[in-house]
Amino acid sequence: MSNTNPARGMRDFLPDQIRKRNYVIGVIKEVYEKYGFEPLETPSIENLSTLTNKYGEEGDQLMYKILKRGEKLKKQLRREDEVKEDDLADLALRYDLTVPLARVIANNRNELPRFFKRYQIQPVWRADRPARGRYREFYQCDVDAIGSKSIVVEVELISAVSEILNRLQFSDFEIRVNHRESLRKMVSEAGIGEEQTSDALVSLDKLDKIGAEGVYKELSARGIDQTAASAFLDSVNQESIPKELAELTRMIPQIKIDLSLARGLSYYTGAIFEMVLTKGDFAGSIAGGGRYDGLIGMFGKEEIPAVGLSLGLERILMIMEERDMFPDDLTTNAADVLVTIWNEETASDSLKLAGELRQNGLRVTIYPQPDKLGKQFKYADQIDVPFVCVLGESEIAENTVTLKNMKTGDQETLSVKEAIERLSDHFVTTDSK
RNA sequence: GCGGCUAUAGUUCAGUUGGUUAGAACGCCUGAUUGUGGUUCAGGAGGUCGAGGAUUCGAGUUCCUCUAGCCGCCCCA
Repeated sequence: MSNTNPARGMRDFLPDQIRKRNYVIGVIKEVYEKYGFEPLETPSIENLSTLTNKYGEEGDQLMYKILKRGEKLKKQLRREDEVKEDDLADLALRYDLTVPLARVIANNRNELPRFFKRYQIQPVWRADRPARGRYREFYQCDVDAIGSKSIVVEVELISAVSEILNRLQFSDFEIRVNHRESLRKMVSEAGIGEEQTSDALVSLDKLDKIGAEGVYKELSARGIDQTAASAFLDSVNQESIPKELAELTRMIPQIKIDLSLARGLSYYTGAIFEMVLTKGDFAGSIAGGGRYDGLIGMFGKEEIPAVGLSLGLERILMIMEERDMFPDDLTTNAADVLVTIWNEETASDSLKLAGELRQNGLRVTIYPQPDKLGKQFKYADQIDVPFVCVLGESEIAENTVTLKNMKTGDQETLSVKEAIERLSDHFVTTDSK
């Protein structure tokens, strides 16, 4: 038998998983829209040149590149000099949603409002090694506000995400903020060279994971001398609030300043933030973002300020699964009622009944072929349908249906009208409120 | 990219120092029940033992290579 697994790091989503994903995505959309963000979608594939050199070296390596096609590919393969990876590819799968957004902004400057607030929930791809809660294809839920330097934007984004997390019943999250400017000062004041800035920040970011000693060791391993390393580490503990963060702290008092917060992406220029869960064993962040005033300018002449934030949907889902946080009434079955089929001749009666029930607002599935009733009941049980309408010869003759409650096992032969009323009482009134 | 563990039925797993026809549970199918599922009983189907090679009279079992999965590291959401 051939291998039937999806490609490595990719997943199939079965109906139950989709329901959970849709529930979370629904909450996210609802809150974002409540804050006045507009939906945006961009293509899965971008020109390779759009994506390269935006994420740092690591990012370029983790990008899925798409081979050139036809004559263009053959031409490269025929070349006698050394052919580089990027000569063979001209397209790539998007690596995040921020760079495509920057491209859209630069490309539609005239059509878009002066301040553009958008949300975007789409998959992105990274050729990374899969791990717990980490995949090669995964969804990002981004909100970004383009065009303003005001701190109001940061505040709005942080409140929106807080509201989402609250609505999803997360009670133990903490908002950590830092500022690229503060980090830059810490690095230079410690006497760490500019070329080692990113090394220093990557190590520092792990402070809460590996502790001060761990960071110190890593800094040394990366060739940063003792005095610089300890000065750098000490600067994390400074008491005073850096002036870059003073206003944000005043507006959202519950945020925690964390001078060890660095974040990997190189395009951030101002405030950076991260939402982390404080209980449980999961150490990673479930949302993160920051201000990137330079990125959009890379696509056009104008520098356009921007702040963005991304929710880690996969992590949120994973934790909600582990903590059993999905609401009980999350619909877990395909239909409210199953209509049976007695034989070939009565199939049209069953179809008609199903249609009538549907018109009355019920979710109805019809057993797809004539079969023994036992099998039809077994199937109803398997797909977790709470009611079955048996439409057999005698029911059709008397213009009735037999309605069975699968949970209690009770059943009753009723007129079609009564059956509809019975079922509507059960489902429709509560649903449409 | 580096290290460790694992790979046997649809699923979870057992399989003795290498020995005949590879087992269990659950699931699936059939029947007991020709108009009734979830319980019970009887029966049945389903395996190139991850792939390839080596050792051996003989390999699910030992060795090598590859592939995939899981757990760490690196990095990241």
